[in-house]
Amino acid sequence: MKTKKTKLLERQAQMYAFLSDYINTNGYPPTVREIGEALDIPSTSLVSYYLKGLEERGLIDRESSISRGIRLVSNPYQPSDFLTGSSATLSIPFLGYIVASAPIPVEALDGTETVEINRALFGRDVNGLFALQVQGNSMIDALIHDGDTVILRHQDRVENGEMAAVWLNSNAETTLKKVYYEGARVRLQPANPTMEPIFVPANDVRVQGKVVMVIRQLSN
Amino acid sequence: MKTKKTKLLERQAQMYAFLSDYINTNGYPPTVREIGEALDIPSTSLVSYYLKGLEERGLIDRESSISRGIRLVSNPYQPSDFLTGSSATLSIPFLGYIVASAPIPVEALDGTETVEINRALFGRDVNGLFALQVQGNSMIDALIHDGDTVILRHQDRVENGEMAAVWLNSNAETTLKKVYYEGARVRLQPANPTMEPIFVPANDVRVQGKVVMVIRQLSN
DNA sequence: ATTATAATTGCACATTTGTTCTATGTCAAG
DNA sequence: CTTGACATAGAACAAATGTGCAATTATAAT
Repeated sequence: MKTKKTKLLERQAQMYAFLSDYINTNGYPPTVREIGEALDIPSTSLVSYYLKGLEERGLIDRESSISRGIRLVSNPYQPSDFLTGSSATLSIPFLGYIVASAPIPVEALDGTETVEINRALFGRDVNGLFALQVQGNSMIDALIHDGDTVILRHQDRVENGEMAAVWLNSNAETTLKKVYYEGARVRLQPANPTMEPIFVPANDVRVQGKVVMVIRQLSN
Repeated sequence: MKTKKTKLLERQAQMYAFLSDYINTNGYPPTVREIGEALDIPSTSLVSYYLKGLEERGLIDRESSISRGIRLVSNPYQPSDFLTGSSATLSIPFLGYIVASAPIPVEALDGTETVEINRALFGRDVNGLFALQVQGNSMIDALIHDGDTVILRHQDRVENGEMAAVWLNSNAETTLKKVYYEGARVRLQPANPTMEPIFVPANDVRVQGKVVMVIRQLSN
């Protein structure tokens, strides 16, 4: 069993390395057949099999039925190197305010307001990002101050330990906490290590987005 | 003659901008058909025609017969400048780490490391800025977390109520606090409104810089 | 008005390419 | 040794996709 698993993971790692390399060299991703040829995998379906594994592990994103539709999620090589000059700046839609007493808004107030951030500050995956400004000091246990700007990625599930904006049904409030799934319950841990976690039933929390960045601007 | 040429060039520029944008968003280049749809070009051969033009002008590279085989060559026009307006990027020198137990360093470790931030995020005065990364949780009362990046402006005096990095002689430590001059003494107020201020003699504090921005990057 | 050139259309065609399905091989655990 | 999950092959198929070409229209120069 160990041999099998490691073999698979090794193959996947090899494949991921090849993907990075190919994309960096060519500027576009390879086809399944090209991957197969490079790694001596004679069957396209086996390549698909591995790709599916990589996708499940969250290392790549794919668009189905799209040729060369592979995107690296966390790319150590920074493919934007050869995209020099092309939008070094990200325009992240500003959706309004986040307050404890209401769920986060789902769409932009007027659609035009954005927050401009350097793309270099983000990873490869810049989809689903949006920005909110914190109103009030209710998120102080997340080390977040009145007026801070929080940048989130829209997703309804996060990995253990990641900071997320969660809506608590029974409390009817939005809060920013580190989320740990512990069976039927969820542990919500304040970012401030001196503060105690709270525990809520798993079906009581709705993750509204993952916190990717916090920006505090003071008087300049 | 003029009309024709500019029309063509305009279309090509438009196409180049779309290519940049698409690649940045998706991680792989578009197909000729996708380009056509995006730019309202109803015929694939016309898209090809434009692409050939872009290639001849050296703006893109293509692999023939390869789907999505478009690669951007370095862009002389910097289209992002047009798209995002004055999106010049500030390179702020990264001076190292700020810890409670030492004064902030005065010059860069190696001179090369910088933090790239959008100029738009700052006020008009962008002189004397430098960046430090916070080590440890000793600044938690300033709502600053281990690993946060703090951007400061080098100055040895601040206005009442501004947040500053101050060195306390008697305590031999650096701390981030809001500073209020109250005659012969100075009140140092934590950013966290639930916490109590401390009072020190005016000649005991040395302002090392004003805090202009705090950036917290989480897993992206 | 004429004409040459640029721009455009529409379509057919040949590949390229992702997916699926069935059959077969492998290996560790019981 | 048998079993069941994992791993692999191979081929066939449908869809995606680049290319070529003949015909048509627009534009600017003569």
